[in-house]
Amino acid sequence: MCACRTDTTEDIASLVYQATSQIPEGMVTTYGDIATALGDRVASRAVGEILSKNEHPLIVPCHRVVYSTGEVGWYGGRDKGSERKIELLEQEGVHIVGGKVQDFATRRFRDFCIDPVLKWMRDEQDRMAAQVIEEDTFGKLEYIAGLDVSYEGENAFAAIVLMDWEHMKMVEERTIQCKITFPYIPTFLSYREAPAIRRLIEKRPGAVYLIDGQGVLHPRGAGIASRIGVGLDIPTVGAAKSVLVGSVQDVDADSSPILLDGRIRGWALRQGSKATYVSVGHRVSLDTATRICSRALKHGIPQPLRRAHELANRARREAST
DNA sequence: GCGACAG
DNA sequence: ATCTTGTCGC
Ligand SMILES: [Mg+2]
Repeated sequence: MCACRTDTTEDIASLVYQATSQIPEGMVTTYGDIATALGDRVASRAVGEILSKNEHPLIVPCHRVVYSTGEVGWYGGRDKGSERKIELLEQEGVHIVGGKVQDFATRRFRDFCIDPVLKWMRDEQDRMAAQVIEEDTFGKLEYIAGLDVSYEGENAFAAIVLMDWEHMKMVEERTIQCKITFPYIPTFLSYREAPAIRRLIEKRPGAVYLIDGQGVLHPRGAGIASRIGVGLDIPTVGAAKSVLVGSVQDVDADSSPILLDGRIRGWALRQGSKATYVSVGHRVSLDTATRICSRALKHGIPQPLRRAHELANRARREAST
């Protein structure tokens, strides 16, 4: 057992390195085991990405982290294969037979002592979800805004585009640049993008904010749109380019309900090959959220979101010039 | 090779 | 999300 809990939100990467450093010589673990120690196995790929950038290969023994199948996996770059990794493990008494760890089950170390931050985040998501209001609690609709983020490594460019609801004309646009170190982990997107997005929002009466990602159409009902909505107490809509949870009833229809736990929790809006998956963020009914996105839809994407996406990309390209 | 868990 | 030539579709 272990009861470590960091006082501040520690960087995920340093927790991964902490865990990796706890693997004893002669033992191995998996990316999923480290993710589980972080609090959620869905982070396994993020763990792999972090370890692939390990700058101290022998001090932080990432060669002791293998696939859940027992396969060794690559080391020192995908192009370099697993030769070196096998060599290091053999030196430590871990035998590799047919590309797999021999006696994998007994060699497997899982007794990590790191702060399970993702568990605390899940708890927070549960609390957020309980605060979501799925009704229209804003005045007359005057504006819709779209928000998105573009990346160049840890350099992030967030953009907002505000449009007039009646004439669907652009009213305002703005971008910011910032560093984002929190990795992309499915179901935890808001911890990566919400801080940047929040900085762009100045509460404007009559505005509904469309956010690139899910609202309540999330395993815990706390997608990025809901988290931002509840956090800032503003009307938000989740408008995603793909599905996270739930099933689209009619995949071919221009408009189809998305069911989750036997209830309609979202709508799929399609234009040709492109689709937008709409769900309530906060303080908006599903009906209103869907109407807003439908009317603003262009090329399968609500216009303010499409423009915010383009704007964020433009800001990124212009910055690297 | 398939299926795939937002960005 | 990004890596990226030529390709595909409206
Ligand atoms: Mg995005």
